[in-house]
Amino acid sequence: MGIKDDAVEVRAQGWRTLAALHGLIEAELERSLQAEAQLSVVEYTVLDALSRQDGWHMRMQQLARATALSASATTRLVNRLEDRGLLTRILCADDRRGIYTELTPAGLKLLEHTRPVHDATLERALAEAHEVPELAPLVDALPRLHAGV
Amino acid sequence: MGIKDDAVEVRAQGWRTLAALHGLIEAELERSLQAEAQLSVVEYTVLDALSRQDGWHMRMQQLARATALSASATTRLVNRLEDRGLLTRILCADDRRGIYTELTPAGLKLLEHTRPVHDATLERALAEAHEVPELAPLVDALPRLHAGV
DNA sequence: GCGGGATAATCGCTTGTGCAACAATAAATA
DNA sequence: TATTTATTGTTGCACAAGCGATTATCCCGC
Repeated sequence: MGIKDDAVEVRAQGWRTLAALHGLIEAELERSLQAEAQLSVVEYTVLDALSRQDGWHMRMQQLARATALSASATTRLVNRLEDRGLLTRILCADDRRGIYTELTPAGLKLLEHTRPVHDATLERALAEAHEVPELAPLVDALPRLHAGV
Repeated sequence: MGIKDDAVEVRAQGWRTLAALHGLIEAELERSLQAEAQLSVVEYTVLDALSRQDGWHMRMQQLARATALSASATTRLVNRLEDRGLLTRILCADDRRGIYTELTPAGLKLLEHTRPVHDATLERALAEAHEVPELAPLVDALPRLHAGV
């Protein structure tokens, strides 16, 4: 095997590690958020993304990108959260195709109540992952990505 | 904000980056594998995991862990692949609750035909991700995890 | 050996997802 | 201005996922 084959294998292994860590964290967050606030991970992601926007409004397509979800899934996701009163749709005046989504006070309140649970679960999941030899290096590398922030 | 709050935020941002990169890669692999071999990413993962086992056999539960899937989803996933003749179930003699899954020649052949496409797509997806400033550091960190292999 | 608890895998049911087709609006072109 | 083309978001449909209940088997203590 030459250098090229090694690179391929290293990439594949990196991807498997990434997928494994992602799966582990997501599963724990799923359980935790479900138990605490009847929120799925994507639902929490939407609320969180909205809260970190100036004025708390985003278009559907931005939301789709932020969640790595399809357009149709995003539509229904927003429907669910709107039905629960956690966000509202706002028609965009300048581009009448576009729709802004905005966090309601109830949505913001639920988010702020849930965030500590989310963060604690994330910390615990990372600690667990660190116990797995295969995952430890990636867990260690993660905080170094944004250490300066 | 104190040191503790910073750590929380760094973890959260690391997780968002991880999730974003995972979503991007998975989406590209999904398209590519679907077009090339009518395989989903998890299906490919199963075939690949089986091929890297001694004697190419694994129990359902190992498979569930390897794919980060539930037990029931694993059952149906194996059903689909078995129906397509890509793997077979083998009753375990010593523990009659257990079931081994083994790659068939057809499954191995399909895998070996698909693997180059998979690897090329992975390389391309990582290159694309590297163009995104937010993701580049993680992309760079990945190959260093198993550089010595 | 025998009952009680744990473990492996499967099945019914509900829910969320992607794809493709669609409707409405904006932008480009003639 | 009129007509085409692109973009934005929603809907119908089929499929895969998780949860909980169920069945079969193993293992431990008596």
